[in-house]
Amino acid sequence: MSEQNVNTALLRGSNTKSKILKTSLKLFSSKGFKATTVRDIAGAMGVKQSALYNHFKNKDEILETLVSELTSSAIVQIFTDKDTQELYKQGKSLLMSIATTFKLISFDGQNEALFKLLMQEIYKNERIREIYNEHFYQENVKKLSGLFFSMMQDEMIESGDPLLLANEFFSPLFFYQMQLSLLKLDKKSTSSVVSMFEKHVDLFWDNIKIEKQSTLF
Amino acid sequence: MSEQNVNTALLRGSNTKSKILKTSLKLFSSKGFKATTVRDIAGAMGVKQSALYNHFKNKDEILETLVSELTSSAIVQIFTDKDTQELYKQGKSLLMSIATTFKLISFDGQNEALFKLLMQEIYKNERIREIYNEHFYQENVKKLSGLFFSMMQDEMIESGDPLLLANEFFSPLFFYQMQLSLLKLDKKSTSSVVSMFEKHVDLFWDNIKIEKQSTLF
DNA sequence: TTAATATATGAACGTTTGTTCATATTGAAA
DNA sequence: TTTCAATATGAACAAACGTTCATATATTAA
Repeated sequence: MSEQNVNTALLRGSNTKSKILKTSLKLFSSKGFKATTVRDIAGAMGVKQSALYNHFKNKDEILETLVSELTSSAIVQIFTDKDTQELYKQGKSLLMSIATTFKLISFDGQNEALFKLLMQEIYKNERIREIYNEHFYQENVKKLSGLFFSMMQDEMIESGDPLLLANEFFSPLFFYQMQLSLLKLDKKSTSSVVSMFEKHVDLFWDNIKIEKQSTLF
Repeated sequence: MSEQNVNTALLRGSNTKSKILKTSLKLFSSKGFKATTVRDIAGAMGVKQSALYNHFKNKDEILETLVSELTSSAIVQIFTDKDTQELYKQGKSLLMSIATTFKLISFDGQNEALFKLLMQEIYKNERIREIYNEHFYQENVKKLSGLFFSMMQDEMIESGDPLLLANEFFSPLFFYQMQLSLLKLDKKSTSSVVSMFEKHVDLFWDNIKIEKQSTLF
């Protein structure tokens, strides 16, 4: 009994709380944090502004909570579902699956909003910068470096600077993701950019791979 | 006489006007447009807020003027000083000079501020998005495509999709430029990113160039 | 049921904001 | 010097803002 009650209470309670977060994320990511008013948020969920203060101390705390969610979002967890050790043996198909993960972020509403929030507030919010840098950039580039290093040792790809390769693989994906989110804003066609994710992997792999059989000569 | 008077009058008049623009750009690029108040701008130049309204209709007009400057800024004019026709024959050194131009943007205060302003407002301001897309992205990628196409015909580089190459050359440069501006915000060391511009060109050229003399076999 | 708790409301608050305007000051032209 | 246009000032404004709080309502526990 008490268990169930606690659960329903939690569910009911956190429903409005999560609704605030959901609505705020939508508004913050399209108008920016500063330009979004507490009245905007309350209005969008059909509630009076004062109601929000039963769930959050103030407007900043809403943003802080959303930013905390960033750490556990798909944006930051590109490698999470993957075992890092023997992963490199998949070669190109692994790179392709990473690129696809990147691409899909732009097509999930929640993640797209988080990405836009990140892009808009990264110059103003030191915490966002820290999460972006450590969890999104550094961590992924480090793991990519490890993959490329293993591939080099296994003579799957040409030897070289793994960290450079990681950056060169990562940066176009990031750029195409940003391009996607910008095109969607103006409701322009995204097809040309969407195809770039795969083309990037194709070209990248062709440039680094070591051919198994020697040709002609 | 009258000429000189007009000049001095213009200089004096536009001195305060350009001082407003200069101060506003500095503040907009660090706090964002919305978070910067008219009092902030006036205070930073040692003047009362009402004085600004002799030079600009309102706060938005200040931003609009700055945005207009974007079109003629170095950010957008990477190819301007270069003749596009016979340019491709320079090969790698041309790519290197483009990369250097990119890099130097981050080390010029005015251009760095414009870049930060662009990044912060691009999701909110449709005009900025348009300038970014048409003048910064599309125009540069189109010119790069032309270069790579010519290089392919001249058998300097492997044949392939010129537009893909252009995007793959452009996107890391953009990304590294963004990384630079973020690192500078937190006064972190930029040396590792600074070296990426050249490494990118080296690797990129190695991957596409056609060797003049055939080796060994 | 009753008591206790959580959540929503309406009204109000003190600030901050962008902007206006009558007036004062300045600098150039005559 | 006087005249006139350009610019700066101080004060004020209405609107928008984040936040508070006493009160009302709804939900859960006993």
